[in-house]
Amino acid sequence: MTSGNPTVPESVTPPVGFTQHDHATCVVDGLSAAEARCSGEGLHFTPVRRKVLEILLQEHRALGAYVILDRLRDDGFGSQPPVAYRALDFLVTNGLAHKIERLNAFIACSHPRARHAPAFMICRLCDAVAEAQSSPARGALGAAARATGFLIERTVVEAEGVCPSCAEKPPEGKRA
Amino acid sequence: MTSGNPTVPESVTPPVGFTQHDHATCVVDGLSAAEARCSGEGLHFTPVRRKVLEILLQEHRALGAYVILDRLRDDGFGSQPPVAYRALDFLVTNGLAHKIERLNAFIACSHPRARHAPAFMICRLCDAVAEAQSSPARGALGAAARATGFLIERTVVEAEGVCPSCAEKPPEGKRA
DNA sequence: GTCCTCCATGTGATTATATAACATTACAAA
DNA sequence: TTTGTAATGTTATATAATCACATGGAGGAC
Repeated sequence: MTSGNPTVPESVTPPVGFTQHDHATCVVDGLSAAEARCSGEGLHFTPVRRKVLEILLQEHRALGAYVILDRLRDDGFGSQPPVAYRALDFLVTNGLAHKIERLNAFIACSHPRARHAPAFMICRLCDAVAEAQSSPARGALGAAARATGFLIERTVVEAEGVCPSCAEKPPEGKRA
Repeated sequence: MTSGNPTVPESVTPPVGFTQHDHATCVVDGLSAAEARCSGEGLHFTPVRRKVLEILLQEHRALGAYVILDRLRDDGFGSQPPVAYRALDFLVTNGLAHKIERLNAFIACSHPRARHAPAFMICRLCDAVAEAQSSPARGALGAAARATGFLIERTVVEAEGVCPSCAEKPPEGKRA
C-alpha cells in the first residue's frame, strides 16, 4: 500500500478497511444517503439516530452497543442501553446499518441505497470489516433450501480471516 | 413418547433436516461418531463433554449454554457457566458441535466425520435448525475475497426463514 | 390557541450471555 | 512417589440485551 493516499493524515493510521477511504467523505455521504432515504420513506431520522449512524460511519469496523453508548453520553444523549439499542434497531431495520452476529456488534451499511443481502469479511487481526454482496439463493445453501423446502427470509454471511493489509505485514505479534 | 415413527425413508443424501429423524438413532450414532473421532485423534471425550454432546443430540434445534447448564446440573455435573462453556468449546473446536451465531446457541454437528464449512437453516416458527454444507469460496463472497485479497479462514452462514413443516401448517401459534 | 395522541426518548432495574481468576482433582509420565 | 498437565469446580465479574414505566415533543382535531 504505497500510493493513492493523498488526503488521509497520518495522525491515525489504523489498519482500517481493506480499501482506503476518505473518512470525511464516507461520513458525509453516508449521512446524506440516510437523510435522503428517510425523507423519501417518511422515516424519522432523529438526532440520536443520526448520531449513532455518524458514530458507525466514523469507523470501518464493528462497534459494540456499549461503545456507541459511551460516545452518545459524551455527546449529551441518554446513557442507558435502550437509547443505543433503539437507535441501532431503527438503523438495522431500515437497512442503514448491519449487525455482525459473530461479534455482537454493529457497522454502518456500505450500500445504503440498494436493498441487498450483505456479506462481511472480518479481519481477526485488525478488526476491520468490509461489506460485500452475497447471493445466498444461488450457492449450496440455496440449493439445500430448495431441496428441503425451506423458505429463506434473511441470511447471515460472515467470513473471518485476514485482510490484505494484515496479510502483507510479517507476523510481528498482534497489532502494529 | 411412544412415537415409534421409524418409517421415514432416508432415500436422499442429506442427513440434514427438518425431516423426521429417529432421535434415538441420532443420539447413539452421534455419540459413536464422536467417540471414534476422539479416540482416533487422541482427544479426551470425558463425561461432561459426552453429556453435553448427548444433550445437544437430543434436539434438532440450538440450545443456549444456560439450558445445557441446567441439564448438566440435573445430571450431577457442575452447575457454573464455565462447565458448560468449556465443554462446548471442546466440541466446537473439534467439529462435534457448532455455534449458531444468530441465536447465541449451540447445536450438535450433523456431519461429524468430515471437515466442512457448515451452513444452517433456522426456522423462526419452530426453532428447528438444519445443517447443510456451504462452499463459501465459490459464491459471491469468495469472489469478493479474492478480489480484495482477503484470506477466508472460517465462515458463518446462517439462513433464517420457515421450515417445510411450518410452511405447510396454517398459522396456529407458536409451538409449545 | 388547547387538548390529545402517537411516537421517540430517558431512566432504573433486570435478564441473558460469556469470561476471568483461581482452587481442586484426575491421571499419566518420570 | 513426585511432578507436570489437563480437566473440572467455584466465585466473581464482564459484556450484551431487554423490560417496564415515566417524560417530552411534533402534529392533528377541534
